[in-house]
Amino acid sequence: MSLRSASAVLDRLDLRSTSARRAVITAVLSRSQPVTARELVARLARRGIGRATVFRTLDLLVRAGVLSRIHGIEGGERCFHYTRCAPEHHHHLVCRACGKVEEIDARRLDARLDSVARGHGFRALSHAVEIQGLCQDCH
Amino acid sequence: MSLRSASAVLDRLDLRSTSARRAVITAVLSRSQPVTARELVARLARRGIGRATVFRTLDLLVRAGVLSRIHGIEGGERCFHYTRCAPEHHHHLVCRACGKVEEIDARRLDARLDSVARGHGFRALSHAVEIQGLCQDCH
DNA sequence: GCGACATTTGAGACTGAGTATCAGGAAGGG
DNA sequence: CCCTTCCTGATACTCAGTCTCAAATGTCGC
Ligand SMILES: [Zn+2]
Ligand SMILES: [Zn+2]
Ligand SMILES: [Zn+2]
Ligand SMILES: [Zn+2]
Repeated sequence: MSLRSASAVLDRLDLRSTSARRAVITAVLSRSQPVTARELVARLARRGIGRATVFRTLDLLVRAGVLSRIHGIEGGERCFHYTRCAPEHHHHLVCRACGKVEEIDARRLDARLDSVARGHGFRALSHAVEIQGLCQDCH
Repeated sequence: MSLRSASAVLDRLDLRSTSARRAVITAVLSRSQPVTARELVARLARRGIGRATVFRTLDLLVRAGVLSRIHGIEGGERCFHYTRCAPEHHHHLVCRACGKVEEIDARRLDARLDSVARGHGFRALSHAVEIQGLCQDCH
């Protein structure tokens, strides 16, 4: 359950354990805060890791459910942020001041969303919830 | 309250009523479905209206609260869609098959979101909800 | 109507995130 | 080791959105 080491992640996903991938995974998992692709690209470029590899690896991890990709608050809504995250859910509280992100564990919210969709004749396949505001420390 | 005519919108916003602006506003307001910036740019280019003007005008309208900008389902999450929309709310049901978007009027959902945020020590400033799925016609 | 003036416009160059390509390089099974 | 397969990074590319600036246009007082 740990997935703390990069190799463990790669092992679990049946991907070759290359040094580039390990570096990307370590870089992103070592952060408790979400990181932008840009920052990762810049940081890893110094170690000779190419832009494409960073994006490819992040993509793999998002698709495998290890990371979650959320909308950052950097310069409008442009760039994505990546963070370690439970795969099935995309519910976040984002602090506008310090950028801290907390996951919401709200099954009741999920149920409510599904019922709202059903009420409109939709079959819900996925949903995303993002609440922006101020965290306790930043009030 | 109508804001049905482009000139009325411009008048209300204290902006010069130019033919380019009227065309952009008419184009976007005549749709009940959200439109991508790309499509508007393409369509209006045929009338000699430049890319920059389209973006500028959409921006003005979003900031003035006449339009709402939502994340489309076109090729990942790349491009924005614009639609006439109550400014304070961003709750949408998006059909993955036909692209239809319905607005959710869910004050109860709002209240629930606020209370979730409060439960985490956050003061909620805004929130966004997007449910993706299949609409009645596309099941 | 007309002219002065500020605002707006559109062509085109630019930015920056993300993608496609592909020859060379590394991983891993035998 | 060796061979096959998968991975990598350099590079070029795409494409949404922004910036710039000279030319065009709306507004308003006359
Ligand atoms: Zn959920
Ligand atoms: Zn904070
Ligand atoms: Zn709401
Ligand atoms: Zn549909």
